Amino acid sequence: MPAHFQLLKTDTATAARRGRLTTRHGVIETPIFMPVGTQGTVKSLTPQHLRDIGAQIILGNTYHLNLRPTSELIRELGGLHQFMGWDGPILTDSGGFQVFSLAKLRDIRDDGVAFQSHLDGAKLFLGPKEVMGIQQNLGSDIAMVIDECPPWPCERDACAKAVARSYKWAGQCKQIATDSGFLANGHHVFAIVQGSTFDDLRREAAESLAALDFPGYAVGGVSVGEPEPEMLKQVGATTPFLPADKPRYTMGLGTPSQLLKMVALGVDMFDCVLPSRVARNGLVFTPDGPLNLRNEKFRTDAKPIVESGEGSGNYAARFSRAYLRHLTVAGEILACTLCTLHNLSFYLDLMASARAHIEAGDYGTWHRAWIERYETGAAARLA
RNA sequence: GGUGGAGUUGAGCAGUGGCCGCUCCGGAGACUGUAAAUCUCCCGUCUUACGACACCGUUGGUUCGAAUCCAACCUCCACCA
Repeated sequence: MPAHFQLLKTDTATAARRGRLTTRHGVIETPIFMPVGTQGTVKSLTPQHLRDIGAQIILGNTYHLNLRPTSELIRELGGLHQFMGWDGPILTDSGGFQVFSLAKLRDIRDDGVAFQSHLDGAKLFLGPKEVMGIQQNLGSDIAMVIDECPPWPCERDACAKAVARSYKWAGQCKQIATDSGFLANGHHVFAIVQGSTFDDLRREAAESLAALDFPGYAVGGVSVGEPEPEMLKQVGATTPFLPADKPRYTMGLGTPSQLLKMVALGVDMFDCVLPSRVARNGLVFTPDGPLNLRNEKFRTDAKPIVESGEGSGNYAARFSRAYLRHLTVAGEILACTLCTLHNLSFYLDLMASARAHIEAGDYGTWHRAWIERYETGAAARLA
C-alpha cells in the first residue's frame, strides 16, 4: 500500500516541507490551511465558495455536531460530507479543545471528560470510545484523538498528568480505529502532542506518540493565550521529535505571519478560526497587515481590499473597501460572506505561495521578506 | 382665545431635592483546535483627565443644595371654541 503522505521536498535553509497527503476524499497539497467549519458549515460560506477559493480540506467538530444534530442523524443521512454538501476532505476535531474552552462545564476523569451541554445543560460524556464512534459516524477523513489541552500557564505536575492522560487516550483511540476497520478503510487518525511550556514533556509526548505510529501528528496546547514567542518555542520544541514521514499539524493557529514562521519549523497543516471570525467583525487581511473596515477612513476608499498578491483573486476583490465598509457598518449579512471569502482566500493563497517557494528553494528569504512587509504595514497602521 | 400634554448637551427615552442614567446613531480597540454576524472602551467642553467646568426650553425665585419645588414667559402637540 502506498504511503498516504509523501514528503516531496524539504527546504535546506529552513525546516519547511512540501508534501502531499492522500485521503478518502482527495489529495491535499501541504503546507495547507484548513478553514474551520465547526457546526458543519464554514460560517457564511457555501461549499461552492470554498471550492472557488481553493480550499482543499475543512474542519468539523465532534463536540458540536454530536450535540446537534447528533452524529447518529448525520450517519443516517449519509455522513457529514453528504449532509453538508462538501465532497472534499474533512478533518474533525475530537472535542478535546472543548475540555479547555468549556472549562466551567466539565469534569475531567481518567476515562474521559464529562461535559454539560452549552446548549441545554444536558450531561454528555466524551472518552476515546465516544469520540472515535462519533467521528466514524461523521465519516471523517482525518479524525483527531481526544486529548487534554491544559491551560496556559500551567503547572508542571498538571501538565505531566495531561500528557500522560492524552497518551493513554491516544493509544485507546488508535486501537478502536484499528479494531473497527476505520484505519484500514483509509481514514486517518492523528495523535496530539501536549506538554505546554515544558520542552522535555513535549519531547517525551512526541516520541512516545511517534512510537504508536499514527498517520499524522498534531501540536496541541498552543493558541490558548500564550504570547507568540512562547507559542513558536513550543512548536519548535515538538516538531524535531515527530517522524519526518508523517504530516504535522499545529492546532488552532495562527496569524498570517505565524503560519509562515511555523512552516519554517516544519509544520504542514494549520487550522484557525481567526480569519473567519475576524472577518465577521470587519477585519480583513492584506500583505501589508490587517485592515479594520469599520474605520471611518475607508468610507470613501474605492480600492479593493488588496490590489495584487494574496487575496486579490477571489470574488470579494471586485468590491471597494467603501462598499465593504458600508455593508459591515450596516450590519448586512453579505459583509460576513465577502470578508470571510476574502480572509480565507488570503490564507489559502498564502499557503499556495509558501508551497511554490519551498519548491523553488527560496522559502527562507521569501518568508522573511513577506513577514517584514506584513508586520511593517501592521505597525504603520497602529501608529 | 381656552383646556390638557410635552420640551433632558446627535436621535429616542428614564429620571419627585444631593448619588443621575438607558437604547440607538457615531468613533476606536479586541478576537488564534468557534457557547462570538460577538465583546470592550469612548461618545457636552477642557490638547492629556486622577481631575476641572458645564447642561435638562427661557428668565427669575425658594433652598445649604434644583433637571426635580414655585412664578412668569417661549416653543411644539392634541382637543375645544
